[in-house]
Amino acid sequence: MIALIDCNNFYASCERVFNPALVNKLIVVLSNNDGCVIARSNEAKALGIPMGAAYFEYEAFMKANGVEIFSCNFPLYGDMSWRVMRTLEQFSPNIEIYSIDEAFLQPSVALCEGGLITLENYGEKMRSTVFRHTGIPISVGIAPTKTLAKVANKIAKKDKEHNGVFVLQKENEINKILNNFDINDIWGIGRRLTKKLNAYGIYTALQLKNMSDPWIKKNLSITGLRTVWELRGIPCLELEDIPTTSKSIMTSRSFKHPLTEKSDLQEAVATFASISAEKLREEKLTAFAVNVFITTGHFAKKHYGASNTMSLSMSSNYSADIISSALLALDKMYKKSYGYKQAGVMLVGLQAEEKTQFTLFADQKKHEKQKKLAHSIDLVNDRWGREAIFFAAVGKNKKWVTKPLRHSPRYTTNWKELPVAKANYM
DNA sequence: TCTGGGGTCCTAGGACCC
DNA sequence: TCTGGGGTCCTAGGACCC
Repeated sequence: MIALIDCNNFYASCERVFNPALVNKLIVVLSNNDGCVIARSNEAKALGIPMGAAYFEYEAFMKANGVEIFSCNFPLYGDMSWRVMRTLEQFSPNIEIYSIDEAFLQPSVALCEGGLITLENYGEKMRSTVFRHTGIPISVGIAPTKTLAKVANKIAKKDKEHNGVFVLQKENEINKILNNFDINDIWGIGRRLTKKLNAYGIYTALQLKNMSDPWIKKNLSITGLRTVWELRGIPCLELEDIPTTSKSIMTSRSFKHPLTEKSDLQEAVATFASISAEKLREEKLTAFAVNVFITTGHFAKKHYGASNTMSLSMSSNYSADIISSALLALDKMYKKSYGYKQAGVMLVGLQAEEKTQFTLFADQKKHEKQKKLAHSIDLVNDRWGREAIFFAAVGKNKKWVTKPLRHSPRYTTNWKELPVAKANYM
């Protein structure tokens, strides 16, 4: 059996933990640049604000309905996530942190299979403990496979009578649930495949479960076949409780106002390259190549987009190497008289730092010096904030950075923003 | 005026090899 | 002149996830 734990309306719940006046209020959290809605409380969902709604289209409607609006506060959400996951780890050593607000976990064999506690009670215990430790409400779905645990979780969240925990185990019960389960809600079946399957008259998870293997393989590829087997209770997706190393690292942003000056774009790309290099060092990896993309976005009248990959002469995680390659890649693509809405830097060909192969003419002494320098820079920036020290190419103008409108304080990661602490010292 | 940011996996097709 | 068959590697694009 496998459990899926999912935090309810995670970002909205995080905002509520530190501001109890928000309980039962309508809350939405906006994306970077306050562009669109990325999280909603149940009340805001009920009002009919869709996920991804453009803020400018819904602003008046939300204000008229008293919706509390927040710019996203990822330092807070990341830290709250960390607390939730640490609490869950107390319940089982076999846990896979799947996303910022989700984890798969193998229920403790000693407790559950020994019959000391039912799976329902086990789930309830997780729920009450996480809430007590963090203030975050969660839902728990337990079933024989990951895909069915996802189904169970959805039921736990939707049907209030289950009190946030739902166990799906018996074949006839599984079929009953799947018969009323929309294929679009199955983990792994997205918009496109739903449309395709609908065209064949397949609408429910049970219908899909009963299709033949060759048909599934032909129409949905091997990935789809795995999903279907999982619906049949045959595990095809392992619990990945040993974290795998990243295969790519990306930093990208949309700009509130389109950038036309090359120098602004260069600053942005250098900044993204620098942040990516930092992430690379944090994970103790190096990259073989740097990919840069720029685009005017679909909404532009005059559309242009390009991407370019530069190989590094030697795999590296040194900011200057990454930045200079990124700028070179940008040079090859940049075209005048376009307004660029988005850019990004992706590092690929990642490899463990200690496996670095020196090329024939590589200067190992210089390499060691750079490594020490990078380490010192990281330490300073860790202590004094990102970009306390930075490479000149990253720049200071930052015309492309926009201040978020309504940020909540970083309650858990920054003393200065803690309202209680402030009150005490005043 | 204003539309997120990060990832993964799979497949088809081209280039190249013997 | 005729023009096989099997394999690998790489990349772009499509699909999905949160």
